[in-house]
Amino acid sequence: MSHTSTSAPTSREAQKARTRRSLLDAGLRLLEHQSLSSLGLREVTRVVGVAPAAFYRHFRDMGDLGVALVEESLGSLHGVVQEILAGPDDEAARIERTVSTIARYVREHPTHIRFVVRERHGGVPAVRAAIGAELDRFAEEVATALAADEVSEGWSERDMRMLGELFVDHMVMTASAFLDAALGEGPDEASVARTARRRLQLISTGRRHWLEG
Amino acid sequence: MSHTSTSAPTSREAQKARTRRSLLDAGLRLLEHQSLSSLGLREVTRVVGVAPAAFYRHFRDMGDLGVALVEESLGSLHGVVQEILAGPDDEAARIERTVSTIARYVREHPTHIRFVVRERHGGVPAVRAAIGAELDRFAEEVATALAADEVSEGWSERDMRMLGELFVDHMVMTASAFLDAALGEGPDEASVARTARRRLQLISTGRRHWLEG
DNA sequence: GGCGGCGGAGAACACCTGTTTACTGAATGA
DNA sequence: TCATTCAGTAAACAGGTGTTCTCCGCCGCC
Repeated sequence: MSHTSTSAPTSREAQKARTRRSLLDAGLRLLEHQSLSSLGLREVTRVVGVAPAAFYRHFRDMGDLGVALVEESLGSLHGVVQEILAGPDDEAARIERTVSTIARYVREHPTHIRFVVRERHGGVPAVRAAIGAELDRFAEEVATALAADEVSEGWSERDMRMLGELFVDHMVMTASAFLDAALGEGPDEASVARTARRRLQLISTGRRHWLEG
Repeated sequence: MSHTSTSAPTSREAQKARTRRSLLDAGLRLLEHQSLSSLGLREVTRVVGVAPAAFYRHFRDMGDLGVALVEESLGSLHGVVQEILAGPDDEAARIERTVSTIARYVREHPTHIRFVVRERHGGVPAVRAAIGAELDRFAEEVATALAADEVSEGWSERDMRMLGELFVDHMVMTASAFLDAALGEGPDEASVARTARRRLQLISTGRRHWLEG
C-alpha cells in the first residue's frame, strides 16, 4: 500500500474512490424524494449496481454517508459566503449579490441544498449535529465579516453574532424558497428573489438605526 | 348509528375516538426520536396494544396520521398568535410577549412543535403541504394584524405580507431553538430568549425606518 | 514472479414490514 | 327482542431489511 496520503492515486484507490462517489451520488439522488432515515442501504447499493456488503467498505452506516454528504454540501459553500460578503459594502449591491448568488447556487446544486434543508431538523442526530456545526461556522464567518462595516461600530460582540445567525438563517430560508419555486410549489423564482431582497433591506435598515434605540 | 354529527358521543364512537387518540399519541411519542417517513404502522399499533389491521379503521396510511397531527399541532396555535398580537402595540411589551409566549408554548407542547419543525421540510409531501398551508395562514393573520399599527402606514400590501412571513419564520426558528435548549443542545433557554428578543428588536427598528429608504 | 492486501460478490441469516382475509362479539336502532 | 353494524382480532401473505460469512480475483509491492 502507498502509505503516503498525498501520493498520486493508484488505480486501486482510484477505483475505490469512484464507487464511493457513486454511492454518494446515488444516495443524493434518492434523497431528493425521501428523507435520510427512510433511505435503505440496499436501496443505494441497488442503484449503484453493487453488492450490499460492499457498502461497508466505504461507510459504517447510512448516518455515516449522511455526514459525508453534509461535508460536501456545505464545505464548498464557505467560498460562496466570502464571495457574497467581499467586495464593496454598498448596501444595495451587497443585497443584490446575496440573493442572486443564492439563486445561482441553488440552481447549480439543488440536490445538495434540498438535502441540507431537509436533514437540518431530520431524524438522524449525527447528521443534524454536522449541519448545525457547519451553519454555526457560517454564522461566525458572517459576523466577523459584517463587523468590518462602518454601521457595525458600537455593536456588542453578542449582537454581531445574533446578526450573523439571522443572516445565515435567512440564507437557508431563501434557498429553500428557491427550491420550492423550481419545483413549481409556491411563488416563482422572481417573486422569491423580490421577497428575499426586501427582507434583507428591512434587516439592513434596522442595522443602520440600531444604536438609536 | 346516530347520524347527527353533533349528538352526544355514544359509547361506541367514544371508544373509537379513544383508540384514535391513542394512535395519535403513540405516533407523536415515537416521532420524538425519528421522522415520519421512517415511522412504521406496526410500530405505532404495537405501542398502543392493538392489531396492525385496526390502524386502517382510523387512517388510510401514516401520511394521513401525519396530516391529522399537523392539524392538532397548529390548529390550537391561531389563538396563541392572536394573543401575542392583541393588546397594547407598545413595541417592547409586544416583543416580550412574543418571546415568552413562544417559550411557554414550547414548554407545554414540545412534541407537537418538534414534529412540525421536523416535518416542515420532511419527506412526506402531504404533511409538508399541510404545514406549509397552515404557516401561510399564520403569515397572513400576522400581516393583517400588524397592518393596524401606526408604523405600518404607507406600507404596500406585498411588504406587509413579507413582514408577516418574516415574523412567522422567526417564530418557528425561535421555537426550534427553545426545543434544542430544553434538550441540552445549544445555548440555554435564557440565552435563546435574549437572542430572539434582539432579533425582534432589529426587525422592529427596521420597520420604524422603512419608509425613509 | 509470486504473494499479501483488499474491494467486491454472493448467499444465507433472522427479522420486520404493509396489506388482505375471514372472523368475533359487543353496542346499536327498529 | 332480534338483526345489523362495525371496531378490533388473528393469521397468513409476499415481500423487504441490515448484517455476517466465506470466497474470489485483481492490483501493487518486494
